[in-house]
Amino acid sequence: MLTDEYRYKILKELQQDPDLSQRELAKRLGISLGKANFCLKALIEKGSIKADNFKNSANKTGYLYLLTPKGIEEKVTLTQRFLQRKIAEYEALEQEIEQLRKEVKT
Amino acid sequence: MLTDEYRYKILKELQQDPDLSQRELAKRLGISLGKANFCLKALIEKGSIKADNFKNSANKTGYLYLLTPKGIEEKVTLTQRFLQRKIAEYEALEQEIEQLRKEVKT
DNA sequence: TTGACCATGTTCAATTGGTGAACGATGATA
DNA sequence: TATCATCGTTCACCAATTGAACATGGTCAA
Repeated sequence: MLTDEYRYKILKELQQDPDLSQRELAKRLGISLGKANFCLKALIEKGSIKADNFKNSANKTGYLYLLTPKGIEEKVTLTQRFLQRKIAEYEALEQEIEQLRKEVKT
Repeated sequence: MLTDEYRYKILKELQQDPDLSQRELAKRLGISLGKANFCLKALIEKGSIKADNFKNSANKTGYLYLLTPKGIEEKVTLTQRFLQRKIAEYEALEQEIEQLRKEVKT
């Protein structure tokens, strides 16, 4: 349920934007609040993210979701793995597009 | 549940191979038998495919799933739409890969 | 201080989507 | 005829997802 893809995306979003509500995170990833909460908790459970209580200037309670050293390392690994996968997808798409073009001609 | 993607793929497979069992179709699309059955029925219901009873040389009962004129037309439309979508995905992947490469460098 | 907001994280009943074992039907085969 | 294989169909079961509802705590005006 917590796939590599979401692990990667969550770590990426939070690394560049640690003060992100779960609702905003969910919206950016295109998933539900419940799922975002579940995935986030799993990452905290495994020690990739630490949730620091903090008080914002604006009307907020919330946490600061900070990547731990382990989380940073994990993100590097995931990024590389993700890159490999994306390249493979890219090449597969090239062929698929070529085949579709042939079909359109007919 | 019956997405454009599966509509396209089913029409494509059956056009080039009308004597296809639902099990074989499911295997080719990477979906379950139940789902293949559901999608196929929907396409028959909408008049894109006609199921002709036929007797095969090999040990089979089965149907011949033939594209109707409407189904052929639909497949053309779907192919073009699918192509557009794939090109968009392709371009999105280009950018995503580029961004991942930058991240890997860091 | 009090009370009325507002944004946040958390929960969980309900829905959805997908699965594949089981079933009945129908030819082929010995 | 009896057995076997394959077919389409069904549906109880499971997993994943959703988002309304709730509890908490900060802010701000009265």
